[in-house]
Amino acid sequence: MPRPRSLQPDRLAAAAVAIIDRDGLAGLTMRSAAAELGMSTMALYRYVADRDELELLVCEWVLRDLDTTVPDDPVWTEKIKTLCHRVRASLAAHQRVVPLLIANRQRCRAVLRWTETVLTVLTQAGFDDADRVVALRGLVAYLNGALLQESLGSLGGPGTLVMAALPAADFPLLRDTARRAVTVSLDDEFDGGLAIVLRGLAAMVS
Amino acid sequence: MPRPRSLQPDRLAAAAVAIIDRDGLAGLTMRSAAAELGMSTMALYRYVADRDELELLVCEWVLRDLDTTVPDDPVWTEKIKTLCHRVRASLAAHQRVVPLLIANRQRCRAVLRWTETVLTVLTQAGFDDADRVVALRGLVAYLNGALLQESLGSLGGPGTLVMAALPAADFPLLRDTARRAVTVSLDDEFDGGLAIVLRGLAAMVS
DNA sequence: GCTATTAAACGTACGCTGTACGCCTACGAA
DNA sequence: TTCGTAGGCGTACAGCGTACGTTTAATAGC
Repeated sequence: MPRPRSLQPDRLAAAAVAIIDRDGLAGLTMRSAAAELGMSTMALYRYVADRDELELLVCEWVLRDLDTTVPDDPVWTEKIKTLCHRVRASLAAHQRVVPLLIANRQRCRAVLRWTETVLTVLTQAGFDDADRVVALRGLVAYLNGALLQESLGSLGGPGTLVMAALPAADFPLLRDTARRAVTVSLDDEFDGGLAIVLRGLAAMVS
Repeated sequence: MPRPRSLQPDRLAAAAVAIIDRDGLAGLTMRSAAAELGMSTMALYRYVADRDELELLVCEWVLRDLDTTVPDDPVWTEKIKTLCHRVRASLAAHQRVVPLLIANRQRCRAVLRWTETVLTVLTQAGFDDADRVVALRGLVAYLNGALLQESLGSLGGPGTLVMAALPAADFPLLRDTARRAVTVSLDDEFDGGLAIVLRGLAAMVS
């Protein structure tokens, strides 16, 4: 009998993500989100309790299509690799939400489902008890770190250029490596780092 | 001939860190920092250009005693391990500044010196060209991710407890792993993950 | 001892943020 | 047609970073 809602949470999340993609994380405010939807600021509070909940909505929206079924790759390390690639692919178009995702990693349902699947693969591969804890944490630490680096602009960005311009006397290797780094593609960087972790994981179970 | 400064940047940084340790990152504001020092808010701007520069000062202060000489461990992987332990030890008492450190990783001198040393070790171990780039990025990604996880409260914190309370029907392994996780010490978790990365790195060069 | 000079320190103010609170209004059921 | 419910909106407040102008303290030169 009450007045019907004029907005579904999906549209709210999509608008917030659009702002983040366009203006960065700092550009997202309750006012800017409301303006994007053509509503008044306080109208948003009919849909979210506070800004924190809006950010959670953003996280869920970005990962809404994340496939969390067990991949059918033959080897378990490749299953893990595929799972990581799926996350990275979902975030590719919305890199700036990565910090939000890390902050909300324990509350975001999609992340929990993804983690459950990773644990399924690890368990089938023979990990259990403390080893499984360490394996999961190590993998997630790398994934978070790598995604965050990309989100903050790792290779080829202004940060790398600053390092490339460092005085050769104080930082010869860093300067050299930064110059070399701009020639490494983002995909190669991510896959190379992931391969390191996967090799280390494989050595744990054999 | 002018009026002498009543404050050295060191004291400013120390005060800011004290606030962060006590009240968290959100507790640090220009006003709270000034109050901590018994000065007026605007007086701080004689020492830093803006809040960003204050945060950089915080990063430098936290790592002011970081030893960036090449460790004398016999094996190169142990040198890397020691270098990572040194960073973690410096941050142990000030975990909440980790996000600041990651954001300022390209500008903080201590981080740059540390990275140069890591590259020295990697180079001596035989890494060069793209491999060295990938090795460094992978290691740093893990380190950042692991430190960030600890900073946000990884094991035994409320987040883990939430996961441990998840419905067994939907998240059997996640629930079980979270319950097991509280028995793994922070040191073991960090070292276990680092060992994974180091094994993967060693496989790269042999 | 006095004064002029210089930068430190401070006070005020502005636009921004998240959001508590209260009012108005559109809608569906009766 | 009327009423109850909840959606939508406007106002207001505390707190943020900081631009700008004024005041104050300490010293160099006389």
